[in-house]
Amino acid sequence: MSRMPLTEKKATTSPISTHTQRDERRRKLADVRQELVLDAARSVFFELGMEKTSIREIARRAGYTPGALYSYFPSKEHIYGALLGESLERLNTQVQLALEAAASPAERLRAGASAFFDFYRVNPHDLDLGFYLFQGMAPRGLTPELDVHLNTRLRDALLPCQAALQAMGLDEARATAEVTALFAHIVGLLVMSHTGRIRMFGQSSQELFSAYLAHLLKRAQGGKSA
Amino acid sequence: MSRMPLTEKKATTSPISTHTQRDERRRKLADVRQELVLDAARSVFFELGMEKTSIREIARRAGYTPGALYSYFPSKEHIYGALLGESLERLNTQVQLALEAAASPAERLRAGASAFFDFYRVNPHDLDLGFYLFQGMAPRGLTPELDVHLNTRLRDALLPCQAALQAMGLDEARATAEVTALFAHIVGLLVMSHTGRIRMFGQSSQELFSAYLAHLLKRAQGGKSA
Amino acid sequence: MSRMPLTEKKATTSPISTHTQRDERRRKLADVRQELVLDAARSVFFELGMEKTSIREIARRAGYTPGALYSYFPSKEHIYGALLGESLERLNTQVQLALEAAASPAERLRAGASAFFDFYRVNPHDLDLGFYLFQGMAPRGLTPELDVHLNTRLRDALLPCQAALQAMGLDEARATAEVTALFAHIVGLLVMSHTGRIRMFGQSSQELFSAYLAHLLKRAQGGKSA
Amino acid sequence: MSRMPLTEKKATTSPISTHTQRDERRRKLADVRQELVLDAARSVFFELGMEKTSIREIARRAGYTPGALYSYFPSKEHIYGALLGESLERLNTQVQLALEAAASPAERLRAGASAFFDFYRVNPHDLDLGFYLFQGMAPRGLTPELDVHLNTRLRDALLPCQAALQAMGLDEARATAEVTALFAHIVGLLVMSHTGRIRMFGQSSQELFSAYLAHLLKRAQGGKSA
DNA sequence: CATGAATGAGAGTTCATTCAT
DNA sequence: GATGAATGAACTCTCATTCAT
Repeated sequence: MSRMPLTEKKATTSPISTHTQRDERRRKLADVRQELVLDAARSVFFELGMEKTSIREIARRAGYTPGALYSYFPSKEHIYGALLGESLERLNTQVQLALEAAASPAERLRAGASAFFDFYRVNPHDLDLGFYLFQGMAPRGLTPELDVHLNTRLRDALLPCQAALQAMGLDEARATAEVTALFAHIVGLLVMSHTGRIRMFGQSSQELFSAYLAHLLKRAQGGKSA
Repeated sequence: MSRMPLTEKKATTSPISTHTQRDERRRKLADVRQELVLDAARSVFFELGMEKTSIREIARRAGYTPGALYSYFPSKEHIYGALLGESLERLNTQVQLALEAAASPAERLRAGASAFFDFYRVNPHDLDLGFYLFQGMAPRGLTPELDVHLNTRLRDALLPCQAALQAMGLDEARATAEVTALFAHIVGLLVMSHTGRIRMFGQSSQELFSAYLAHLLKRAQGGKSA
Repeated sequence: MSRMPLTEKKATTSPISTHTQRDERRRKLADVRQELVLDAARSVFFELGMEKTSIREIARRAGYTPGALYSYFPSKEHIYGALLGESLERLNTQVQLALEAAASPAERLRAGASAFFDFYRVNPHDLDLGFYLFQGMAPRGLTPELDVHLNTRLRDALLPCQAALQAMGLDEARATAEVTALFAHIVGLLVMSHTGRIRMFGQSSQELFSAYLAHLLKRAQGGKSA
Repeated sequence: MSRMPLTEKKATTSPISTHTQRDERRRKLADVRQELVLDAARSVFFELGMEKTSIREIARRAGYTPGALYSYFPSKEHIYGALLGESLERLNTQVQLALEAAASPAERLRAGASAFFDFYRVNPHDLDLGFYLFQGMAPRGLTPELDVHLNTRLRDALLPCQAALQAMGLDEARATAEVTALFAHIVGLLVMSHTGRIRMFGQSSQELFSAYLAHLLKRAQGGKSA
C-alpha cells in the first residue's frame, strides 16, 4: 500500500531540485495522513466489526470530517481494500519471520504453515477483512488491478510451503494440490473456530491443525501426495 | 417449517368435521402464503445477497406490502432463520438419501460426506445462508432456541459420518476429531471454491475433496485417526 | 357507560316475549364482552401508559383479534372515551360516599373536595385519562354528545362542593367562582405532583391542598368569597 | 441556545483576523440555520400539536430533507428540548421586564406572578411545550443535564415571587409553600382555560387569577402563610 | 360475532456520497 | 486539502383500520 521507496533526496538547491523536494515533502505528508485514516479505519473495524463501521466513525477517529476521507480514498470499498492490503503485508512478514529459523524443508513447511495459521487464529479480524471482498462469499467491487495484487500477496504467503513441499520431493502439481488443500483446511478451521462451530464439536482448532500438519508431513516425506 | 401432515378426513359431513375442515383449509392457506413469502425471500437473498436483501424487496416479490410480512415473521432475522432452517432440512434429506444405497461403514462414510459436500457445492447460496448467522463471522441475534435448533440440524447432517467412523473402529474421541476435521475441510474447500480462490491455485475442489476423503478412509481403515 | 337499567323481564312465554328475552340475553352478553374489552384497555392503559397503548395490545389482553374490537367500539378514541366515562363514574361514587358521613355544609365541602382530590392523587392514571381528550391540551375528537356527557359527569362530582358553599351563605356567583378556583387548584396540584414538579419545590401536594382548603373554609365562613 | 455575543472586530485585516472573521461568519450562518429549523419545528408543533409533529414535516417546512436535521439536532427529543429552552428564556425575559417597573415587594409579587400567568395565557402553545417533557404526565427522556437546566430555568421564573414574599416578612418555608401553591394555581387555571373547562363553569381565568393574587397578597401582608 | 389477512401511511434514523466554499 | 452542509434513498418496523369469509 505504501509508495515505492524513493531515491534519497540529494542536497541540491537548484530550482528544480527545490521543486522536487517540495513535491516529495507533500507526498510524504499525504502518505502520513493516509496512514492516519487507515489507522482510524482499522481501529473502527476491529472494534465495531464490519457492519457498524461507517465513514462517519472512521472520519471521527481520524480527526476529519467525512468528506475529507474522499481526498484519500475514492470510496468506502477502497478503504477496505487498503486495509486488506496492509493485513496481507503483515501476514507475509510473519511468515517470512517464521521461516528464518527453519533449516530443513520439513521445518520450513511446518514453520510457514503454522505462521499462516497462527496469524489468522490470533487476529481473527484480519480474517473478517479477508472475507470482506466477497460479501456473502461473492466477489466484490474493487479495481481489477487491486484485486490481482491482493490475491498475489495471499499466494505469496503460501509460496514458502509450496517450495518446501517441492524440496521434499513432490512434483509441482502435487505440491500445488497439497498447498491448496492445506490452505482450505486452515480456512475451514479458522472459520469454524471464529464462528464457534468448532466448540460445538468440542474440538480445538489448534490440535486439529497439528494433526493435519502431521499427516501432510508424513505424506510429503513418504513422497506421495494423494 | 411446515406443519405436521394430518391424516385426511373426508368422508364425514358432521358439523364438527366441517369445522375441522375449514380450520385445516385455513391452516394450509396460511402455510402456502408463508411459503410464498419464504420463496420470495430466498429469491431475493440468492439474487442480491444478504446485504441488499430488504424487507421491502421481499414483500415486493411476494406481492405484499412490507407490513404484511410481519404477520408471518416477527422480524427480518426470523425470515433468515426460517430460510436457513429449510436449507438444513434439504441438506439432511440429501444426506439420508445418499445413505440408503450404502451398505458398509466405509461406504456410508463416503456417501454421507460426499452428499454433504455436494449439497453445498451445487447450491452455493445455501452456503451463504449458512454463513448468515455469523455476519462478519460473528454470531448473530436469533432466539437461542432457534439457534440451538439450527445448530442441531447441522450436526445431524454429520452424524452418519461419525457413526460410520466409529463402526470402522475409531473410538468416539477420534471419530469426533475426524468428523470435525472433515467438516472444516469441506467448509474450507467450499469457501475457496465459492470465492474463486481455488481457481487461483488451478485446482478443483472436487478432486481435492476426493483426495481428502481417500486419506480419511485409509486412516480409518488403518484404525488410527491422528 | 353501561346501558340504562332495563325493566324487569316478565314471565310471559308469548312469541314476542321470547323474542324479547333472546334480545335481552344478547344485549347482556354484548355488554359483558364490551366490559371485557374495557377491562383489557384499562389494564393496558394503566400499565403501559397512553403512548404505548395500542389496539393490538388491548385485543391481545381481551383475547380478541384487533378487528374484533371494532364490533364494540368504532375507534380507538371511543375506547378512551368509554374508559374516561367509567373513570368519572368511579369519581362520582367516591365523592358521594365521602358525603354520607358529612353533616354540616362545612364538613360537606371538606369531604367532597378531599374525596375529589384524593381520587386523582391515588389514581394518577385516571388523571392521564382525563387529560387524554385534549391532547397537548387541545380538544379531541369524540362525538359532541359524549363530550357533553363526560363534562357533565365531571361537573357532577363538584356540585356537592358548590351546594355546600351556597349553604354556607355564598351567593351562586361566588360559589361558582370558588368551586372553579378550587377545581383549578386541585388540577394544578395534581399535575405538578404527577410530573414531579412539586418535588422540585420540596413540597407535598397534600399539605398544600389542606392549606388551600383551610383558606377556602375561612373565606366561606366569613361569608366573602373574593 | 444562541452563542455568546462576540464583540465585533472589523478594523483589522491581518490573516488571523480574516480567519476569525470567516469562522465567525460561519458560526453565525450555522446559528441562523439552526434557528430556521427551530422556527419550523415551532410552527409545526404549534399548528399540529405534539403527536402529529414529525421530523419529516419539520424538515419540509424548513426546506430541508429529513436527514439534514440531524446535523443540527441528534434526535427529535432534542428539538423539543431546544424549543422548550427557548420558550423558558422568553418567559424569564418577560418576568424580568415586568419587575423593572415594580418598586415595593408587594408590587414585585404582583408583577412577577402576573407576568408569569400572562405569558402562558397569551401563548398557550408554550404551555403545551412545557407539558411535553411529561407525556401523559410522565417524565420523558432528555439528557439529565438538559432536564436539570430546563427545570432550573422554570424555577428562575418564579424566584422573584419567592424573594418578594420573603421581603414581605414570610420565612423561607412559608414563602416556598406559597410560591408553589401559586404556581399550581396558575397551572390549574391555565390548563382549565386552555381545555375549555373554565368556560364550562362560566368563569374567566383572569378574574380567578386576580382573586387568588389578592388573597395571597393579603396573607403575605398579614404575615401568615397558612 | 370474530377472524386472519392485508393495507397504506408513516415513524425516526442512518448512510455513503457530493460539492461549494 | 478540508470543511460543513446537505442530499436522497434506504432502512426496519408499527399502527389503526378495513373487510371478505
